[in-house]
Amino acid sequence: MRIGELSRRTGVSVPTIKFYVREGLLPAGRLTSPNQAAYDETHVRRLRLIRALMDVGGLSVAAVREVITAVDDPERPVHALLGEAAERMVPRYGGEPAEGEEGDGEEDGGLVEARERVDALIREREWRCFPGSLAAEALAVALAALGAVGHERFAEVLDDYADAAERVARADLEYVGRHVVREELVESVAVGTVLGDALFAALRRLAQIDASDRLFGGKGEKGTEGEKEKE
Amino acid sequence: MRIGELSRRTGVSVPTIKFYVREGLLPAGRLTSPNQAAYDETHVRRLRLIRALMDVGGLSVAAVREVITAVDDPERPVHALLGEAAERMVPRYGGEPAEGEEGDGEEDGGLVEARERVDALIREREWRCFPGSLAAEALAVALAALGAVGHERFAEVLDDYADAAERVARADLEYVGRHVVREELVESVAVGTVLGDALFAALRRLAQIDASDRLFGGKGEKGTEGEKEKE
DNA sequence: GCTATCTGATAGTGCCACTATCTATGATGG
DNA sequence: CCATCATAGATAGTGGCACTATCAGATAGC
Repeated sequence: MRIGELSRRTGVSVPTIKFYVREGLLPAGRLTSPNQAAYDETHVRRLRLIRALMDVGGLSVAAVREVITAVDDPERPVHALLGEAAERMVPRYGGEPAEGEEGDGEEDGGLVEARERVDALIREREWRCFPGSLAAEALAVALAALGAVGHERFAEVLDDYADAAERVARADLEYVGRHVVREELVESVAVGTVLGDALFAALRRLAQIDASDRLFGGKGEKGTEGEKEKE
Repeated sequence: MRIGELSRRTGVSVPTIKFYVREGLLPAGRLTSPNQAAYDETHVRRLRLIRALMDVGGLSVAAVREVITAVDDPERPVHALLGEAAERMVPRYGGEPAEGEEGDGEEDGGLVEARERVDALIREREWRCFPGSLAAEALAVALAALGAVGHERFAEVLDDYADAAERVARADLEYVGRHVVREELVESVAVGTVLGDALFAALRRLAQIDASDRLFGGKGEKGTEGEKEKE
């Protein structure tokens, strides 16, 4: 198929497809003549992956490129890939939130303390991961941020969160073991990690709405009344 | 305190503080003379809230403004805030993933089907929430995206995810009931929802790394044996 | 008085994800 | 054969966003 059909089938505009090729997210089409190229199902699939990661997972072009590079590299040992894939896609909150750069001694945002707490958690649960990994740091940053806004005691529910996280991780791996063939393993982990975050966040919100309605709302009727869709 | 000290104490630059005031995220200081204003602890706290929501939660300025508007409104019932804060915080690109706009009849991205599945889930679990809420729609979009990239069977683990979500929501509400006084309720829910997402995502990644190491890795390094849970 | 700091305003910056436009070439069809 | 259309590839531009720079004029505190 030519680029026009690829565009139609994926809902991505032609210039945007060219942009993705330039950015290294999508392999170029196979040239059949100096100004004609053929695209196939792999391009359709890849394009859908890109859009899913960006639209639903909220990843940037650069992040998508990293994920895709890992997905495309056939050399990497599976387990390294899994760890890496999971590591690399800490969405946006992953970078350097520049939380303690003022360094005036007055505050470090409680990051040091939070890191200790994270290390302790990992030790307690005997999780096999580097304590200094990006995910561990992201966790510490989130904990420190909670402390900074006056919710340091939120850490008390950390264990409940960790239980839930273990359950989700177990479900993920079970799914992978059940349905995924070896060549698709890495992509599945990438997809599952990114889209799974969005999935879980949405579920959590629904469950929260339900729980808070039962606790605080629940003026007899069902459902949050009003609930104006948008503005 | 004057703006310089506020800046020092929070690590936010003076121009940025002024920017937040202009944007309606932060109340202006109390003017003590035509060109001097005094700031207090509430400004420090608010500024930290803003940075936490943006840096850790990944919210945009506009999203932070909406959350803060809700936080500042003393009339707002808690569960209405949940509907608001919880649903407004799809990262930066989040709003309308524009997933089915091609509408050429060929594909709708499976959104319709996904919505049905979501409605069924809500019914089964007897969750008290409006089935057309943004959270429900976000869930449907995530499910549809999974289907579009060839992982429609991922929906099989939806129940495990939902169990975990319920557990987290229960922990959230428990925390709120234990530690939060009425005036801070709304802010706590906002903070907990946004930062809780980041917290859980990080925990999930750690748990995944652990689980995948147990399943696929451990080639002679630390903790060799497989110890696979099932199957 | 002198200097550092402040308010409030306007304009500018840098990044990012596209999007527009152009040339030259080849495909398609009557 | 020739008109019309789609295409590759390249360069430049757009719009949104989160700041950031600069300025004038006023004040604080020594």
